[in-house]
Amino acid sequence: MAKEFVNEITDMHTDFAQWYTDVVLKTEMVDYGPVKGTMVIRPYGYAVWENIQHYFDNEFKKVGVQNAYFPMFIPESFLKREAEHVEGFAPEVAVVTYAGGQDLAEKLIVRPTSETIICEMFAKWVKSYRDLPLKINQWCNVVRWEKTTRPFLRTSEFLWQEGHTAQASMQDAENDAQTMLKIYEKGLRELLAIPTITGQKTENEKFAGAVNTYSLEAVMKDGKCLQSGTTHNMGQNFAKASDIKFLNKDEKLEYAYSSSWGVSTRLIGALVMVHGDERGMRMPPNVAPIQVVIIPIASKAAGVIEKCNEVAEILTNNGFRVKVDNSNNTPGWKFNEYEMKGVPLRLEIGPRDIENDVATAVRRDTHEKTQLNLKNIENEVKAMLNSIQNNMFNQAAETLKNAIVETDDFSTLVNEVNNGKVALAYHCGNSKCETEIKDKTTIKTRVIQSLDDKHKCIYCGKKSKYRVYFGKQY
RNA sequence: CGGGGUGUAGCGCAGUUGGUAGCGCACGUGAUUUGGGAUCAUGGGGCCGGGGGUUCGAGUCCCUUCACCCCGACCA
Repeated sequence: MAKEFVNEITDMHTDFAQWYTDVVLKTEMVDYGPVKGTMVIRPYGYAVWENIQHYFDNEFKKVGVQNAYFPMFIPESFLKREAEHVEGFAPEVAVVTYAGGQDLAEKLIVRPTSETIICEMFAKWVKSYRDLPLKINQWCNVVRWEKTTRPFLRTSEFLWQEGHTAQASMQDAENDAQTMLKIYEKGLRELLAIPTITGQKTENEKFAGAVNTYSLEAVMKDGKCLQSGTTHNMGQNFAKASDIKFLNKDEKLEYAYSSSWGVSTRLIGALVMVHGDERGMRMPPNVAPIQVVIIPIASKAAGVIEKCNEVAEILTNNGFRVKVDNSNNTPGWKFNEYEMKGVPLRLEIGPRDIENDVATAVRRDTHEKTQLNLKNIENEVKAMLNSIQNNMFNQAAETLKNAIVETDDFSTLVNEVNNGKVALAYHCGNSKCETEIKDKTTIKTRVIQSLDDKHKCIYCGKKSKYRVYFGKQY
């Protein structure tokens, strides 16, 4: 026990950033790619992503979204069609200038997001109000050449889904943005057990080219916010830039209204920083690649392996993701290994258990040890995984609640935010005022909590416009 | 883009006044083990980040370059 292990994880309270890096690498979710800022998503991490994909893909289809795929190369001129858009993305775009053995006549950008190319195609497809709404999603990679990078949180290339809709009215586009926001919020809650601060972005913080941007802000264990999903109502901005016109019911030519929305592999980073602890990762059961790990004890004793496999088969047949670790490592090594990897439930099966027809169960969230009846193992496991999922959400919700500080005093706001809190305060809504706060303190608004004109701005003292969350971000 | 740090075996590191590279873990094989990171035996593994110098001789000294990590700033 006093022995030191090479694979020890950095203490999360001493150095949260290093702890994060240790966890994502040592759980084998990710590795660094050979090109700066790139990551290799390893099977254990990719399995998390597949579970996320599966959940959201299903939800999108329920509201009439269809999957499609658009090219990753976009003519450079497309990006320039929307003034704010190009300003927002140009600095981080990767450009192909040479291909097929020669310089290209028109440079190609590698998509940082696909509004421009998708709207280009929408313009071809939409002629009449009868062609609307158009609801398209694609699962793909995007490239943003960031200067500083961290696995999952910010990488030069990452995986995401981007949904794009075209609608016949501003209200319909707005509804799409809000509907998708609710789907994301539900998914984070039900699948990832992550509670969020959800709402509209301020003018300063909205997406380049959007009319309204909505965001889900998850609060990490160090108090920093992570934008974990966004939805945008683009109004007619992109339709005008890409010439998406349709004949409306009154036989008048009109520009369409569009929306876009996305979540990325960044969610895996959120998962780690919301649920991880000093032993490593804690996977919420609903998204865990392995929900139950079965550890044989004295595996050479008569019947032990057979019993482990039998239990695994029952659980697998009941839809659980199960692994039996019959490797030659000692049980103690395995306990630590799977705790580090965050497997929600461990079953130990040895001669003593078999004698009593039980499995010794240890849950990852509380470390509580109990005996589960093997005769009813599928229901016992089901109940326990549900309990773990709920408990993890409740713990995260409690952390979020405790992270939020309401204040009317600016220096208190700065102190609290610098101390790992998220502050809720009134603001005038003036762009310059908000920028000044950011420049002075590096603290930015996260999302608007509610409209309010009955108070004073925490910074300039003028009449408030809304109550808004302030925080530091990843 | 600023500040800091690190490059030696898969990982973590040591390497003295310059003398031709070592430790722990991991890995292969055999055995004994198994209820919180096992033990013994034995074996394999190195362009000491790259380039250029100084020197009889460079992991070590000098110059240069590249890569990666961390903290800021900026952005998802």
